[in-house]
Amino acid sequence: MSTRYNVQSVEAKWQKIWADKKSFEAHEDKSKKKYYVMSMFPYPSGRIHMGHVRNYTLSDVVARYKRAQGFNVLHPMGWDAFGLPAENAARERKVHPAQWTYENIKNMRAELVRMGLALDWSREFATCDPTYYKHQQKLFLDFLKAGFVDRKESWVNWDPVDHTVLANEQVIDGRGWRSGAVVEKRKLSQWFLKITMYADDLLQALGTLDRWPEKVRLMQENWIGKSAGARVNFKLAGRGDSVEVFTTRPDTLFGASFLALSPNHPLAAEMAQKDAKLAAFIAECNRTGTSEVAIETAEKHGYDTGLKAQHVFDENWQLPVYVANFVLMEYGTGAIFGCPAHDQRDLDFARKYNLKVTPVVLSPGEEKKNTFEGSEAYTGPGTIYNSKFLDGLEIEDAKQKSISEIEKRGAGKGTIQFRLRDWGVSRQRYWGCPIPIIHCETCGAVPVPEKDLPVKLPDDVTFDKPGNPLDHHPTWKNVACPKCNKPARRETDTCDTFVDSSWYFARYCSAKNPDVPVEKSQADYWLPVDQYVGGVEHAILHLLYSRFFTRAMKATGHLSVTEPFTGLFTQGMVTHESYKDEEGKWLYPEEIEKNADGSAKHVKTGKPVTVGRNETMSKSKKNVVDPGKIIDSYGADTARLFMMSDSPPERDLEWTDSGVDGAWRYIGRLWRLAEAELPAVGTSIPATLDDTAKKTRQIIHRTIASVSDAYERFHFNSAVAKVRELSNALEEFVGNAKENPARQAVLREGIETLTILMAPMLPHIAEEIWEKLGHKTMLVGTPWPKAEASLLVDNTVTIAVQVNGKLRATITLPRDINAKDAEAAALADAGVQRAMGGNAAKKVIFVPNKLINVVA
RNA sequence: GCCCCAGUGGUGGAAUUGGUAGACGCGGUAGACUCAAAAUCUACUAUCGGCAACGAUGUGGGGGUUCAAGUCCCUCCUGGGGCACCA
Repeated sequence: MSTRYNVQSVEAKWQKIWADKKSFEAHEDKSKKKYYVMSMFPYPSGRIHMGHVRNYTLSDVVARYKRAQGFNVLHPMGWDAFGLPAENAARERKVHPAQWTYENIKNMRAELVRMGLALDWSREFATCDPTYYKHQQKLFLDFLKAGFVDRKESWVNWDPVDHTVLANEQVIDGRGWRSGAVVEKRKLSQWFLKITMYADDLLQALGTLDRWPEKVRLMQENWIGKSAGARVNFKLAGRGDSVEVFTTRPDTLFGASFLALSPNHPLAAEMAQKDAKLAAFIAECNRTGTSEVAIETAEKHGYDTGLKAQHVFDENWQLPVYVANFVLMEYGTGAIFGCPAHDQRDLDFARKYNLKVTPVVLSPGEEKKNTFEGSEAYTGPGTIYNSKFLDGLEIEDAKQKSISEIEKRGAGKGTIQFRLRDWGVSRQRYWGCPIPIIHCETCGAVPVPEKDLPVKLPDDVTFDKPGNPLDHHPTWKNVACPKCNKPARRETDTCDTFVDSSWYFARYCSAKNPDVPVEKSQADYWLPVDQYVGGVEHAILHLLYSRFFTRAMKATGHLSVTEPFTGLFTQGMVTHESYKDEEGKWLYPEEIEKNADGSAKHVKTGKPVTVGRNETMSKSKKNVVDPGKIIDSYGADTARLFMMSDSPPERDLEWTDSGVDGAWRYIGRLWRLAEAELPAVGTSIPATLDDTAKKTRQIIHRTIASVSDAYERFHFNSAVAKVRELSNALEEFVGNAKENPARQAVLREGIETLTILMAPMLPHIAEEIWEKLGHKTMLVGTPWPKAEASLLVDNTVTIAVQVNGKLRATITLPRDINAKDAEAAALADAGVQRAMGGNAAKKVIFVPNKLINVVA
């Protein structure tokens, strides 16, 4: 008699059993091959959202699949728990950031447990816990000792709303990534991690990351931004000093018509002391910020300093020296030479200030000339002219020749320039990892002695003033200098939260070790992470910082690996339709009701609702679906299956109610299928089978092969489709198997196989069915089935017959039939003959076991 | 502006190396069961023509390579993403 599948009790039952039996706790075991799979850990905002559900389902499917394959799997979870929202909550709701954070963690952990994830919770940690950041402080000190840390005065991006410094990576279109405020330039003393030491290595090693998306590697490559060129000194007329510029086009030096300095260049500052107008110009540039200008106007502004520079190849040739708003102090030397004929930006500038424009690259087929016409710079290939000793050379040769000439004159050298800059990690924030430094007037910046770690955040802080609460704290920052014991001051800046996430994957290996950040033997067993799963929004920042950290931790003896993640998968986002009422206000999905024609109306008022396009779920657009509610009514398996069906994981996934219904219906079908009458566990398949049973076994084993392949290649939507095909076949077979013991043995094989193949996606119902089928051991731990090779091939094959490339018939022939016999069979087919219209075959192409194409 | 990716039925999507386009799901239509509904089950469902057999068309547009193109090449269009005074 059929029983109803009770989702809620079944899911809770297995979640408890997995927890009680510690089914997913990982232990080092050198006799087994390890597999480390990890999702990007969440920020504890309070609730999980559909993006989390998709992310963790993906890594969970991989974890469960690899476990069944016999790997020793580590699949951990933790909390990226420092950050601004906790402080904002403190300001708004008068709740301490720690309390807010830990409560959120508690709630979110419960939600994750309800998803049925195969996680090793024994390794859980939060980055805001002193037991975690203690080790981060130790790493900081080790890095300092090893020369990976720098303190320098530098121009920083200042967020005037959040009152903090932002890394370049956190400035988007000239605005703070979090506040959206226009970023200002300020000069401050900051701690930097010297990621540029590894610029070239980080770039080169991208080539070894063959299981990373091409897109992410490309983005990192562009971000590191390697360019070859030269640094060239231009002597200043009437002065003893010179200006150094960086160029990638030393071949066009004879086309130079001006030099331009960044507004923040020391020489510009020097000139401004005697020139009030220049000082005003520089102030204007700093106020608007260089990137802001780019977005608003792209207008080039310059100020002629009156200085003249001698051309590096001709001391009688003088070039005007400008200060220009488009020159960045942070890149190269903060000064450029302008060659307007072959650089668009220089051309715009030259036209505006009526400077000379001399062409020096002759495009193929073009006439030589002395002045450059038009407003479009030529940047294509060609030969150099108007350039004395470079005349007649191709661009690349001219670059080499020019560089060697510059070096010969002692005026500069060939060099490699990176776009990547050092990582400023100082943040004027409370809720972050304290930087373990003490500032002493006599001894300078002194590292906190290791025995004094962790430098703990004080609990008694107030958030009633803007800026950094640590700075406002009455006593915390006052300490004795560890070297000279005189009164000194603690560093009140905390670490950028990207530091916390740059090594957490390593900490999971020794999550509870109180003494060291990572125990090397454990890290050596687990690392690198075999499969990392997360959003593409971290393609640059987090993933590049982690790659740097791994290198720095290797250099300081903490790790043996160079790359943290050998496999990376970036999943798409979860989207949903958005809805607006007549007044243009956003509505939640549950506030609307669909009409038969696809239009929508308001549930309560009945007024028409505009259905908007699919967009990423966001609170502001109200197009969010709460995972908790879905799990309440349909269960975790349904949510998980829906996440894996239909859309390939790297693409955006549209959340639809009908899709959820489809997943829910499938769970019901699986359950009903498992109620078929079956022989006892372990009943062997008879040696001889009738054709129907044989055919079913072929389908079973072909599905094993194709589903395994789909899992391996992250084609989870295809895996679902193939499993459903097997379900369809088995449902039909149930009727045929009645009162036939041989067929029932095959049916049992089919249903058991189906259960195992589906288990990574539907772990709860799979366990329940497994038990219902009579097994005394759990499905977790049951090995993945192996496809029997003999069942994968057939004695006969269906061959497509084309005439002139068009399909005209399919014929069934013995496997591995030779070309001659196949051709004869094809030509004998009535449809083929009709299509040939009485013409003789001119040519026949034969693809064994697949296709015959007759050219008539 | 530069770089990258994608475009397949009403719809989400499938299709190792060029070799039977549209698997699987959603939706739809008809039917069974039912007093009725829900649930479930069965059949059909790319488009056009045809009672049918079958034929023609068809993977964003145009062109090319090939016996054969969703897949390779050129070009254009559309959508998405990344970078952006980087010298």
